[in-house]
Amino acid sequence: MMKDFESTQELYAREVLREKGLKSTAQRLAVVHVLHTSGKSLSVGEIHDGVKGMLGTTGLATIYRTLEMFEELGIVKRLHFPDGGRGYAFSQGEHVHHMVCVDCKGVFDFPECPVENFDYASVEKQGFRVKDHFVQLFGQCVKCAEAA
Amino acid sequence: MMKDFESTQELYAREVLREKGLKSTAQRLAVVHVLHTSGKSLSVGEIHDGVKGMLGTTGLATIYRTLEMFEELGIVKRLHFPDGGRGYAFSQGEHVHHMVCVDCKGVFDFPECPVENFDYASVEKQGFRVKDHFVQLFGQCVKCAEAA
DNA sequence: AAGCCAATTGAAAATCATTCTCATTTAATA
DNA sequence: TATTAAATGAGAATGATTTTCAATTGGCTT
Repeated sequence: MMKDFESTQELYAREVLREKGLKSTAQRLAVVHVLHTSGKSLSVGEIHDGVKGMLGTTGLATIYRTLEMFEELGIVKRLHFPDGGRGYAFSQGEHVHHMVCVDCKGVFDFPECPVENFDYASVEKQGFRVKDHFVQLFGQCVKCAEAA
Repeated sequence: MMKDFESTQELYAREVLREKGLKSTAQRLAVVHVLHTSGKSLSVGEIHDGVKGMLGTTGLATIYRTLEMFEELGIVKRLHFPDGGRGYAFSQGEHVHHMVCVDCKGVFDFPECPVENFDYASVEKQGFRVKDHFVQLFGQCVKCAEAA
């Protein structure tokens, strides 16, 4: 499966997959396409719908498998919504955080890491070794703020 | 339902409930008890088990209802684990963040907010209005680090 | 370009988590 | 203690996620 034109995002995913000896299937590339062109975070169901729109029939299990794998590979980032739902957003492995619009569920990146220069003194005092962190902002995007 | 001795956490919960005109049922206080004595974050199932241990039979739906309500009241804080599971930890409404030990799933608080003094310039440039944030650290607690 | 083979997929079943319904019980107040 | 709205329990219903396994396919090799 090789199209004439592929987005840099798809080429990136293809490259990561190849490095790991994993196959660049139509389904996997479609997930990348759907996710990065949407510009929003999408639920598993929305991704499934998008992929079906591109490829016709596609199993839901494949979407789950792909997203789980992509998360490990850093191709995708999982988000948590206040209501407990999960969403996925495209990511190229860079260290970015996300702002989520609580109205339209749009996802916007911001490259600064609020935790980066954080003084871990009180944390380390407790002997805790920080290995990773999850930061996510909730609020309103421009469009939704204007519409309100 | 009124015991001779109640923890300050239970009294706190009782107070919050009363202010809102909600009932302090045995089930609700048991949830508080289980949660704050565990010193860890617990899954819904673990909380259910703990409450059943105290009260005998208790419906799982009640646990769900209670946790949802407690989250709104700030009595409890929902956590997200990397694997997508949810956990709950006792909270007294203060603005604290949590560190989660990826081994034992223990939850430890830290009062400083890494996002508090964060410069939102790049975020605001995009017109995004921040209303809330979710910050959580992952790592290893002292005990698990020593055990490893 | 064709063949091989492990990796991947689709479909359905199985499992697990969460919510809903409604008859019964209970906490708070008078 | 009687009243009543709020809360609960039990199980059914729903929804999300995972598993299973036979069929398919991508990435080599020839």
